[in-house]
Amino acid sequence: MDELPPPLTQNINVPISYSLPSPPHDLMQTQIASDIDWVSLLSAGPNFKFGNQNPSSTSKPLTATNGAVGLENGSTKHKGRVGRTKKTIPPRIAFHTKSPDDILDDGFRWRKYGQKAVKNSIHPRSYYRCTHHTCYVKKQIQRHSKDASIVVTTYEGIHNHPCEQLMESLSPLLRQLQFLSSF
DNA sequence: CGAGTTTGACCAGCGC
DNA sequence: GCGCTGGTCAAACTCG
Repeated sequence: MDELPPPLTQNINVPISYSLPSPPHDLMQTQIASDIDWVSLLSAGPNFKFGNQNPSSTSKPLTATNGAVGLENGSTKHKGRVGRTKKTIPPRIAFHTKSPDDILDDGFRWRKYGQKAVKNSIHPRSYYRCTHHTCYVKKQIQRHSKDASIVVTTYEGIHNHPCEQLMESLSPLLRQLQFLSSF
């Protein structure tokens, strides 16, 4: 994922129907850049939702078990992910976003679980997981190797819960509706 | 004190 | 089989 996707024909402003609840930057110019699914996304039209292509991917990660093994000194030390199998590729969408900020405020809460230097890039790749306890969506964030002003954000999986930020902003309205509907 | 981040280590997959 | 690389874990640390 080092190269920009071939001849991107368009810049798009991500509408809310694309499940990016709040474009982090005004008139954010976002290019669909997934090396995997960007063609299907482009062809899917405005009703496309991330991950709709494969609803089964809301299931748990392939293997969540970790090996913690005893060391000779008596301490325990994890041995990384055990039993990892050849993984079926979940729906992945990547964006090229021109932004000084690495992290797009997409309305969901993310917890960083790793950072890694990647080959052919001076910029490290950061790994994030959705903090929602039943949600296993992941995203990777990396600056483009050739243009540091471009942030490549890759989403993997589907959120199985509403956007918290959106719900927060809607909650006063919902309360008002509930109140009014009680009459 | 809980939630989130940093970071070094570990593991699987892949190419040679 | 070996080395490289990407992805993940979890202890230690930071922050509010």
